[in-house]
Amino acid sequence: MGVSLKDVALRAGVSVKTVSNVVNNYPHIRPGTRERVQRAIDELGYRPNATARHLRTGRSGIIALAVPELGNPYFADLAAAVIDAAAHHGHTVLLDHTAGLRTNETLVSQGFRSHLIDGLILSPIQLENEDLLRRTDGPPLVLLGEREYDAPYDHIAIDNVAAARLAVRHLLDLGRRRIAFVGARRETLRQPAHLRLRGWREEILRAGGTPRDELVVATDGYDRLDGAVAMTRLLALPEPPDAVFAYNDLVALGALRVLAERGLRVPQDVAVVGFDDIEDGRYGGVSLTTVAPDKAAIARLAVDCLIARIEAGAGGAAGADRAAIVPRRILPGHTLVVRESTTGRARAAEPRLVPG
Amino acid sequence: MGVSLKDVALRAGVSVKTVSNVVNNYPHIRPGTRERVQRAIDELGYRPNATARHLRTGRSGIIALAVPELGNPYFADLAAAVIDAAAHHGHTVLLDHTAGLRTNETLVSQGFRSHLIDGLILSPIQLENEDLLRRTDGPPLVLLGEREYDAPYDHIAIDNVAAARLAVRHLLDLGRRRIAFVGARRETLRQPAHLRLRGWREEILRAGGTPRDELVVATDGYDRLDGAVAMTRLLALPEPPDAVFAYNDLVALGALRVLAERGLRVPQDVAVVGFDDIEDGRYGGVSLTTVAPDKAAIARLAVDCLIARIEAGAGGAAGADRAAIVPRRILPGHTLVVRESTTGRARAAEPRLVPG
DNA sequence: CTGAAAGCGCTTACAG
DNA sequence: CTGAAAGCGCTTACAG
Repeated sequence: MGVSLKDVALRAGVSVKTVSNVVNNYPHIRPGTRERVQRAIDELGYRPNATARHLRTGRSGIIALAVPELGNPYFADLAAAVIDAAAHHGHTVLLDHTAGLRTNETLVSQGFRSHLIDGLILSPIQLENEDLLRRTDGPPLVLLGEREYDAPYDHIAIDNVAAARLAVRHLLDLGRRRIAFVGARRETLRQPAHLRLRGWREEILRAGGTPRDELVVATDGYDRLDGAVAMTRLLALPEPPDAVFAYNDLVALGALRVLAERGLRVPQDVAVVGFDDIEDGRYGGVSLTTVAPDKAAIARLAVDCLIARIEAGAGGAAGADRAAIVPRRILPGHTLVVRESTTGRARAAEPRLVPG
Repeated sequence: MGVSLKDVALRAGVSVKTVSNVVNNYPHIRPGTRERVQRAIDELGYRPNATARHLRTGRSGIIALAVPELGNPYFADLAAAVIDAAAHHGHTVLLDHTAGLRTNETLVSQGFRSHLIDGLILSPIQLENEDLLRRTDGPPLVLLGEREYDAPYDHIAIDNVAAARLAVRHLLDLGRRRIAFVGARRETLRQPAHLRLRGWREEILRAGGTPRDELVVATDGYDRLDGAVAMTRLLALPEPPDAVFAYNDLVALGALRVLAERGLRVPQDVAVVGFDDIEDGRYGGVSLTTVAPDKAAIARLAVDCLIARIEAGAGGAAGADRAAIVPRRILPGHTLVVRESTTGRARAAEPRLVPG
């Protein structure tokens, strides 16, 4: 440790500028010079110091991805996709974990660690609009997920209302009439922004039904246990639901577990649809019908947007005026993956995990 | 962006040294001075530039954790625990993803990104001993996981042989006599270091049984699909097993899925034990008996070891001679969590997910 | 095509 | 208790 440009320059008998040129692949270098420098680099085992470069250029080549829960496979998948997409741009990803807490999300968005990163992709849960408006500086920011904000930042998310309606329509088509919605987090229950809940409501109304409040169960979080608790409450109803649309797959899996414990048949007694298409959903005793967001597209679009903002900021005339930013809203696609938890059999495309 | 120590010094009418002292909480500063400086800091919204500090001190306050698969909840849990433990030492964690590939693991261990981090915790899959011996410089390194190496690095892992024997003994105690081992990765099959397989063998021999080769199924990876494929092969045997000990929970869950598809009863027809104690295992149609490593202890010990090495290196007289490092091997604890997949009922301590 | 020099924002002996 | 100055390892106008 400790071989610097200067050491290489000394050995090759050139200036540090020339070594820097070789390292950075500048076009116009005399072949002999390049060769001599390259040999010195190899002999000395020189490797550029990213920190010094960062200090000088103001660019680290690192972007951060802040997600609420790494333990949720959805975010693990998303992280993998973001890492891929960033690699295409020669960027490294720093993974951050907010636990879905407002304080952490605010901290991250305010530019905690901002000297380290060129940009931030944030998937917020509790962050409020005012937290975002209070953000005065910090690197470019791209938002992910269901929450909608009135702030000058790009936002990438599938059309959650449409996706939820797709799921509910599927249940209606199967003849279900008492469809519960499980997983509305308490503090967001009143917000108009709770898009999946809105989709549930709209689709039931469209079909001529009545969205019943007693069939909407608020939860503390979005985890399996929350789904289990909610399902238990639903089964205690005088007239339990014949279908459940869960906020996400983890919640749905918790619900499935309780149904299994009670000896209820899925989907005969209760059909279940999740959201996210995590791998776990394919491997339970009953495989899970779910809404599959196009994660690769989400990741790619988010990274592309962010990189564009970073580069615009660098070349920005008169200092990229934040107020002048026109935020982009992009809607990647989604599909409904039908499996046993609604139809009682695996779909044609994946009849069985293993043939035989 | 752009407020430096110098700006603060100018405003407060002191030297940069004094500002630096205030920022770093040096004890002996005249109260009036500190106050004046603090006010300037607040007014200007100054925040120290971590990159410059890193360049100067050689310490970034960042440690890297490189794991094979973020999608495996075991590693997600472990990552969360490491982040916690590192925070106690005022360190930030950079998460790295190797996909369990030798090239990536070598790259990471060789000090890719080494200028950014103070130390590395690596959980290798395919890394070979020679890859490790070829490591000439790079920051302190702590190894995690089942693979054992003859190289001068600390290694934190539970006693995998003992843990495997515990699992197999449980199956033997239940009267099972044809116990399969599923999940030996092909390329590691011949290695004596495949500790869980060794535990399986030893425990069967101890009980007076015969470890049968046809009951050991190699897999391509350690994922659900691998478990499903392996289980399918086992069921095609003339005499299928009456129990399965899986390399990890994901493999076990894949096996459970195939058993469910075939209409076989768990545990009556086939009992299943996994390894890792991931949350998914508690929520299937049949909850999974599993070996639970003490993840918090693993994380804490790994971080403690690493920080100790980092600080020793910094203060090391005559440059911490790598050959002089005496590697530490530490064995955190583990327990067997008995659930439905072996006993047919949830254990007393967690009878049902939700009472009622 | 290449060199000499300034400077990114810090910390840290060295003085006083 | 505080200041002036060097230097961490780079990149980048500015010359030539």
